[in-house]
Amino acid sequence: MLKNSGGPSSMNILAVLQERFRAALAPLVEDPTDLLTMIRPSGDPKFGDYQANFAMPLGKKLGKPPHDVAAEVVAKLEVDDLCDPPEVAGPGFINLRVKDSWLAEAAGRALASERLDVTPAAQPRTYILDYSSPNVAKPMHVGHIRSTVIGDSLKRTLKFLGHRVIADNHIGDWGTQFGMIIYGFKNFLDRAAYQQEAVTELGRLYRLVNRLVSHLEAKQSLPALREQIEKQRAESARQAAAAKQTPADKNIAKAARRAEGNLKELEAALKEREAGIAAIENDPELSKLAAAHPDIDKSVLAETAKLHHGDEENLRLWREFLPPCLADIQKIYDRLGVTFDETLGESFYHDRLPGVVEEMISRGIARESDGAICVFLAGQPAPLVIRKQDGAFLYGTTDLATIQYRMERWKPDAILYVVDHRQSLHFEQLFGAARAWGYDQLELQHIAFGTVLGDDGRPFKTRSGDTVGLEGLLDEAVRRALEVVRTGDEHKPSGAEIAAEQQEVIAEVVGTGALKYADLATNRTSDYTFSYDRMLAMNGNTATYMQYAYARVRSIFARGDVDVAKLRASGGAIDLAHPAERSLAIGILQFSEALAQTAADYRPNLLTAYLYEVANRYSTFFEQCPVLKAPDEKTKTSRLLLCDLTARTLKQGLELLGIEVVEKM
RNA sequence: GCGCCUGUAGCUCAGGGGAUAGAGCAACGGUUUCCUAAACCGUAGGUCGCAGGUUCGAAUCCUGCCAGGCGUACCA
Repeated sequence: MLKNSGGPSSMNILAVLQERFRAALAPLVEDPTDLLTMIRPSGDPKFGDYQANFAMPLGKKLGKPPHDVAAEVVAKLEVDDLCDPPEVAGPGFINLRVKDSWLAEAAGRALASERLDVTPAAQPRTYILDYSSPNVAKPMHVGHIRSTVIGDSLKRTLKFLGHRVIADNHIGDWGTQFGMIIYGFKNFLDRAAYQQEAVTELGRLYRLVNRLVSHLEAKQSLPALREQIEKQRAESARQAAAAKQTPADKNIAKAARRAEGNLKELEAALKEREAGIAAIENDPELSKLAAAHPDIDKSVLAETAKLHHGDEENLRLWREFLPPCLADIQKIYDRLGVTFDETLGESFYHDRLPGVVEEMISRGIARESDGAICVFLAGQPAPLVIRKQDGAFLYGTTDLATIQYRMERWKPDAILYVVDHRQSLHFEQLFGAARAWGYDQLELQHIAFGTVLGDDGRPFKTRSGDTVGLEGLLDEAVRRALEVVRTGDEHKPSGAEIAAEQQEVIAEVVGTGALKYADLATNRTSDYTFSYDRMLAMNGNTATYMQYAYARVRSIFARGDVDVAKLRASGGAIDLAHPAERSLAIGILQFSEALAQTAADYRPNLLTAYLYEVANRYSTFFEQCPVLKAPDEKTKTSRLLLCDLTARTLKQGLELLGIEVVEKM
């Protein structure tokens, strides 16, 4: 946060305060930087707007009563222009209340600024953002939207703060799934369907082959699983007997419970696997196919290997399949308003892989183990495998080659991977290997996020157990948004005012916005429970509420026939006499702080929380402070200016989340 | 077994060393001759999983335990 602090003219109140305190603390400590992080917005309005909490630890360090230390610092502190006289409270809290006149002036500056006077980063960095990364020909699902939406928002935010950002979509266009599609194409193609809609047919082929391969693997794994169950059953019985003999020993009882649990888990897995096998075998079509392709697993690997080794026909097919698949993915990006600066898929790095492995070996970073080439890392139980026994490369190899390429081409300061938390081990290994390879000055971050759950607390699936397609998800959100827009319009005091076609345009913005916002608003490390009703609520922390607040502002301008350009140029002053006006203004002026925090922690939910706060304060202002019917012209102008600032802050903030606004809803 | 994540109000979630732990939904009560009432204001609701420890101060940091999820060398 401190590294982004602006100059004295900055709108970032916190940064200004930190500078003032830095000067006041200089005679007392060598480096006050740590203490300055202890200045923060007050938790309770009665303690003012900001509070400095460093006097307690500092008093301890200096061996003086904290209250005296606080008083000493306050005596040296020069904030007369900025704050009311600071107060020392409790054990040594320094409470600061920003002067209304200062707030009004700062608001005036924000008004005159394109970018709402948000301070750009003092030291711009180069970021590579790796997000979305769908697998070609595998349908995108609800997990991909989270990566896409979080990544897109971080991209927008970092760019807005003045950083150089390269958004690179690392598409899965070279993996085993192509072996499956090629095998399917050669054996099960419905040519008519392919000609009509290539992607749909390729998707069908992928799912069919994938199912047959899984079926085969399941069947092959049954004996081992049964054996494991027998062993576990014996173990469980042994533990149970031991527990019976010494009932007082808690550890033994616990072990017995655990063994029993393991057994149940294995039995459930067996049952599930058997049911899956039965499902195929009871299906006359599928069982015939399964019987006719008994080596399908090996054949698929062979097709993949042929592709990777430059086989003419497979390469030709790959080139044929790729464009329609990419176009299909692009359709979703267009609808979401998501863009990338580069789309360099796995295939792009194909040529580099042998060189990467050779270099890792020759430099002693990787070595052979069980026929595979591995990078063993201190503190890691498992190595990162970069070449399989059969000579094939893995995604870790590609990831290393990708880091190498990115360093050569962009020399980034940081690479951020917005990927499901389940891959955290992989990234730990990858980052360790990259550091061993010499990329130790580079910030490598796994921006992990949790799973999207359904109402039942299980991963979000349809009733029939399929993963939910993105397209359908969007359609449903938009359909429900249309209902919200329609009923909202009907309930307006002056009656409905939006034409049917316009309602549909609005519903698209509201529906996609709701979906994105839901992904952004929870702390990304935790799982979140998906609910259309909650995400489209007009109340609470939702995009809809924010969009509604924006539309209410715009409605005032429309109804009052206000020319916003003229208003801004009018030279009118902002006056903060009413508490709701003041609270709104200081909220708006904290935009810069919210963005700095969002960027520092790579957490868009800090920005959503901020916008919710602003929208909330606006609603209060809206209730308590008539604008068009303000008591006098001066107040009316001031309130209109506040409305304009609010609208611009909400619009800009939502834009950084990748969410649009509408003039009416 | 080991590793990572999670556990906060009935539900969904914020807060991740600072003063009395917050919001939305659900419940209860109030506000409309007034710029969008699907709004706003208020009431009620909590041993912050449990137990220790560090600290002037712990929901927050450390240790142990309990519960759930995920992962655990040649898939991505």
